[in-house]
Amino acid sequence: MLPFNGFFGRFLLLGFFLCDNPIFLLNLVLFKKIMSKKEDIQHDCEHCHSRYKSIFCQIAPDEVKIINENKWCQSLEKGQQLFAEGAYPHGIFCVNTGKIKIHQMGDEGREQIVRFAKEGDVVGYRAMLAGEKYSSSATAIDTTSICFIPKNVIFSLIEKDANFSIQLIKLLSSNLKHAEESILHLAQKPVRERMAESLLFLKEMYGLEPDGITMSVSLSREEIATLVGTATETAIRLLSEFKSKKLLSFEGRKIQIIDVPGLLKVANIHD
Amino acid sequence: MLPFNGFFGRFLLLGFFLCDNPIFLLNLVLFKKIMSKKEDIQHDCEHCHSRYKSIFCQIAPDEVKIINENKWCQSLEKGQQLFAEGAYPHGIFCVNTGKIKIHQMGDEGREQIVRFAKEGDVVGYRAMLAGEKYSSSATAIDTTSICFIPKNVIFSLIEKDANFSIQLIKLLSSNLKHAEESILHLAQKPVRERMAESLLFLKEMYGLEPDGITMSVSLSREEIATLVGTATETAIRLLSEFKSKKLLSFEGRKIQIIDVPGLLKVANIHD
DNA sequence: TTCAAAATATGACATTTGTCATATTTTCAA
DNA sequence: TTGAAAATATGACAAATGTCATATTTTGAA
Repeated sequence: MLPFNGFFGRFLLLGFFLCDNPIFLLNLVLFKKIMSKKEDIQHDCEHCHSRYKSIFCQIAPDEVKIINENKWCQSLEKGQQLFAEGAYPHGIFCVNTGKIKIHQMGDEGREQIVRFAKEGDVVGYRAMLAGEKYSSSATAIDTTSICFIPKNVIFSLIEKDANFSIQLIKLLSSNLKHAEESILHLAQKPVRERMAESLLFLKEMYGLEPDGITMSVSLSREEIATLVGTATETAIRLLSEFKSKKLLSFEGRKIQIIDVPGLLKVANIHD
Repeated sequence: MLPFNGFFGRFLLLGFFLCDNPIFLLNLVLFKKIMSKKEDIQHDCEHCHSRYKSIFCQIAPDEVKIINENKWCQSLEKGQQLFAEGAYPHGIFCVNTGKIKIHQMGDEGREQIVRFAKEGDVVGYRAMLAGEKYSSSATAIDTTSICFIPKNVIFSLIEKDANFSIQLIKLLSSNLKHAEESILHLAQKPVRERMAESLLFLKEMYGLEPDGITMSVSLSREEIATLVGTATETAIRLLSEFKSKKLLSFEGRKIQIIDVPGLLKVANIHD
C-alpha cells in the first residue's frame, strides 16, 4: 500500500485508474511535470543505460519516444513497498538502479522471497500481462530508482512489435525455469545446501563490492531465511557455521564470500 | 529418449533436425503420409476439439491450415517419455487427449514433478521459446495422443499474430504463478498439508470419473510423493491416514475423494 | 547521548520427516 | 497359472529442522 499513501500517492493512484484513457493520461503527464520537480527525477529513456540491459533493448526509436512520454519515475528507500499482493496492476515497473525483492505471504504470516530484480529488470509484469491481481508484493531492498510504464503502452507495443513479445516470452521463460529449479531444490535439498546455494545466487545476482569479496546486497537474517525457506534461527546458525568453517565472514549484514569452491561443495553443485 | 527409439523413431528424429528447412519439411510431410497409417492417426486441426481449449483457439483459419499441414501426431502409452531433460526442442507438443507429467531429476536421482498437462495444453514450449535445452522431461501418465508443431511454424505465428503472442504470454504467466505458489508451499507448509492440497489439485486438474468420486488420474505412490515433495513412505503413510480419517478411500491407485471440506481443512485452505 | 525496540545469537528441546529393514500385496511376463 | 519383480505397507529409529526461551548486540529515534 505504501506508494499510494499520502497526498501525492493518492493522485498517483488516481492516475493509475485512469491511465487507459488518453485524455486522463495526458492529465497524468501534466501532473507528473508539476510534481516531478519536488519528488522524483524524470529519466530520459533514449539515453537510459539500463534500457540496453532490458526487454526494451531492441525497440524502435519512435517507440522509445512514446514510452519516454508516458513513463513515470519514482525513487524508493530501502524497505519501501512498490506494490502489494492483491492490488490491481496498471503497468509495469522497470528498475533503473537499485534492488527489489518479489515476495509472497504464507498462511502463518511468514514471508517467502520468490524472485529478485536489479537494474534493467522489469517487475510487476506477470500479473499485468495475465490480467490478474498481483500475486506477490515487491519491496525495495536498497535505494531504488524505478520507472512506471502504463499498461496501454505495453500492450500496444506487443501489438506492433513481435520482437518485443519474444523478449517478454523469453523473460517469462527464464523466470519459470528458475522457479521450477527452486521447486526441485526446496523439495529435495537440505537447508544447508540451499543456504550455500542462495548465497552464491545472491553473489551472482547482485555481484560484489569493489573490494571483490563483500556482497553488494545486504539482507537481514530474516530475509535470508525467507529466501532459503527456513526458520530465522536456522539461517543464523548456518551462517555462523559457514563463518567458523571460513567459507565466509560477516560483520552485521555485510557478508564476505571467502571460499567459493567450498560453498559450491556445501551446496552440492558440481562441474 | 523413448520417442526416438527404433526404426520409426530415427526417421522422426531426422525430421526434427531438418524441420526448419522447407524442402526437408516437405519430405517430412510426405514421410508422415506414408508412415501414419501404421503408427498414428493424423488429426485435423480445423475440427480439433482440443484446439478450442488451447492457445490456438483464436488464430486465423489460414494459420490453422498451415499448422495442420506441418503438424505431426503421435500416440504415447502410459509411461512413455515424450522428451528428456537436456535434449534440444524442435517444436512444441499439443495434448490432444491424455495426461502428461513434466518432471525434473534431482541430485540424488529423485524425480520431482513440476507441472501437469491435459487436453488442450501445450508442453515443451518453455525451452523452445527460450532457445534452450529442455530443463525438464515429459512423460505420459495415461494413454495420450499428442501433436507436434515445428519451431518455425510457431515463430512465424508469433511474428504474424500478436494475439497468439498474448496467449503464449498468458500461458507462461499462469505457469509462473503456479510455480511461485508451489515455492511458497514447499517452503512453508508441512507435508500433510501439501499432500491434501496436491490431491485436491489433481481432482481439479484431471477431474473425476463418471461415478463422481473417483479421481481420473492414477498415479503410483512414488509419483504422488514426487509431486508433494516427500519420501514415498511418508506419502503412503499420509494416504493411509487420510483413508482411516474417511477423507478418501482407495483400491490400489484408484483414489476416491470422500470429504472435500475435510481435505480443505487438512490442507489449511480457507474461504 | 541514551534508552527502548529490533535484530542477532545460542541453548534446550520437541516435532517432523526421512531412512532402513522387512512384510505383504499386486502385477506382469513366461 | 505361477513365480519373480515391483509396488505398497508398516515399524523402528535417526537425522534434520522448527520452536521456545533467553541473552546479547545493534539500531534508530527522542
